[in-house]
Amino acid sequence: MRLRQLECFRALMLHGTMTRAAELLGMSQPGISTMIAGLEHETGLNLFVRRGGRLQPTPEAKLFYVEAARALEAAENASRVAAEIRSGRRGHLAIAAYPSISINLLPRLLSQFAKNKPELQIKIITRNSATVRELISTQQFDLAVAELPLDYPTSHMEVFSYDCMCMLPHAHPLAKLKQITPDDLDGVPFVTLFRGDPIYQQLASAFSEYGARWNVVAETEFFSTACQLVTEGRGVGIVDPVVSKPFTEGLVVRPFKPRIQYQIAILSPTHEAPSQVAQDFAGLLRRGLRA
Amino acid sequence: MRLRQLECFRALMLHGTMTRAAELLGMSQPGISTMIAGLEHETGLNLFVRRGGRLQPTPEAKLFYVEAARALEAAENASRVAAEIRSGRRGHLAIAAYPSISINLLPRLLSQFAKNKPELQIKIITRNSATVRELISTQQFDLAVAELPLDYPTSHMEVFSYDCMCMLPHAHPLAKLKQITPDDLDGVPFVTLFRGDPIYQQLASAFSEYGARWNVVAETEFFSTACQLVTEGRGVGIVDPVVSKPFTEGLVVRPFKPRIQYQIAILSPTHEAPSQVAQDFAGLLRRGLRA
DNA sequence: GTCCATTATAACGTATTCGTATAGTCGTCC
DNA sequence: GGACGACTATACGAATACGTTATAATGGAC
Repeated sequence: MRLRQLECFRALMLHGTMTRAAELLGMSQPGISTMIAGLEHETGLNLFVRRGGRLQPTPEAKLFYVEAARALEAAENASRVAAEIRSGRRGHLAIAAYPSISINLLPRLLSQFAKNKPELQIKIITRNSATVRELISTQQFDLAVAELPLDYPTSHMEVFSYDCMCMLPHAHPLAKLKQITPDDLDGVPFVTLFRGDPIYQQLASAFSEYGARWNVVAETEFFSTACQLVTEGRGVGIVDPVVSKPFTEGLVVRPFKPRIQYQIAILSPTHEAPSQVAQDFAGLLRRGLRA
Repeated sequence: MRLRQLECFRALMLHGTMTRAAELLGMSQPGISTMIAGLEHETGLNLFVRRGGRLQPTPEAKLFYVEAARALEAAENASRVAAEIRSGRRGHLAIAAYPSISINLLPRLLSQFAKNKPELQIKIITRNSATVRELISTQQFDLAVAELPLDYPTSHMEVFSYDCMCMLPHAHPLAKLKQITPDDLDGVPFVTLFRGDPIYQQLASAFSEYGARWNVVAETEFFSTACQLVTEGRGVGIVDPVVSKPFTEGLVVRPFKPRIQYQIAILSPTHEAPSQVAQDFAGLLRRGLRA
């Protein structure tokens, strides 16, 4: 039994004559005729009686029609779903991400991506980078974004490196400088990430290298929290220039020397190829992280 | 999109390798390969990634599989239903019949017919012959059985004529005769059908022709009722030899002369071809009515 | 490197599909 | 009753699809 046969059968049932059914399907009348003959032969049913040069559906045809129409609809539905999957309108996109990026950048990009994709199911889970790393390896997520370094590396990892910038309150005296060094910040109240963070380590080295006194007045877990403290005037600090950009509105941001490197990565599942949707979104995310 | 493609896809999803899927479908591995390639091309989906010489379903394949399997099942169901319809296991059989036949003969034949046809829906409606005639013309029934004559004839009517027999209680003195005539029944208490019935008319003519006195002691609507009265010893009567046979157990039945004709007919819908089931049952009914 | 299992491609015969041309059938209108 | 119109069925040919065998290509295991 072929779908084309069912299609012809349905058109014939709905329109009464082969001629009209043929027009509707954009094919010739003899095409319908042989198609129906084939269907009758294969099913062993007499679907139509030839009566007065016309076709009249038998009771069997009416019974069979119900099932035939159902099968056709299911096939057409499958076709439609295929198109939806292809265009990314259907599917799911589960993303695990570390906090700073999932506060602003990620949801912004995601909602942009999900426009005109009504059937796309989106899930964002926010965990610290180590947990994100675990989650992606359990294959439960399509994509993950984590800060580096990871305790042990994952395959399919796309790294983005940023040189951190120094952020200062608008009215800060150092705001007039084009570039900030540890010398400029000697003894200046400073907001930093926690002691365990690579950023902390790098800053400590930088200040010691320059022989400047690093006056840490606050330690935070996230850049976003640090930004808020700086905004409140508690001190100065450093941030990455992209992910944390939304939090530095109203602050002055200047290049910092020496380079304090902040690295994040897009992680993909290892054992399974990522879905097309995930790849597409990864592309958008990549552009967003490069900007 | 063709069913064969979906079939190959399903087999491949279920069995992992093309080689095994091919075995399962009784075809060659290259056949599966080209089939899948065609499906991927037509749907525009990358369904499998070639990884280490093996195939691995993509997330898209998993999404699509749900719909593909559903469509396949619907098609297979349609196929199965077609087989059921063909063999008469599925369908409906609505029969309108006059009382005498619907008391015993019809349900007996029907239940015999419906054995090993679990999905066949049966409906019997009992009305007098005139109403039965109306009902069949409204196309709501697949078959009807009515007594003749009908006020106006229907097309597709298959007539069965019977010569009525004389029935007598077992101990009746006339039981020793091989054949009964009105002369034998001169003045004998007689149970007959109602005055309007053709049987009544024929009997009246017969007795008058033979110059015998017709001693009617009871008039009934149905042969079955008449039979019961005779069994009770109220008198003698006549019945048809086939439809009413079940009611004459324990009675003596003898040929009656002159011929009293009883006619019934199987009626088919006029405007629509009868279903195969109806035709099949009509065959069984025909044999039952000839016996 | 060799063997084994797997998938992909090529070449080819057959079946299916669909078009055009044409014949057959029935009802209707004059 | 004959011509016409509307419809279906059949014949045949070209394009496509299907599925085969033979064979290449790939990657993992030893």
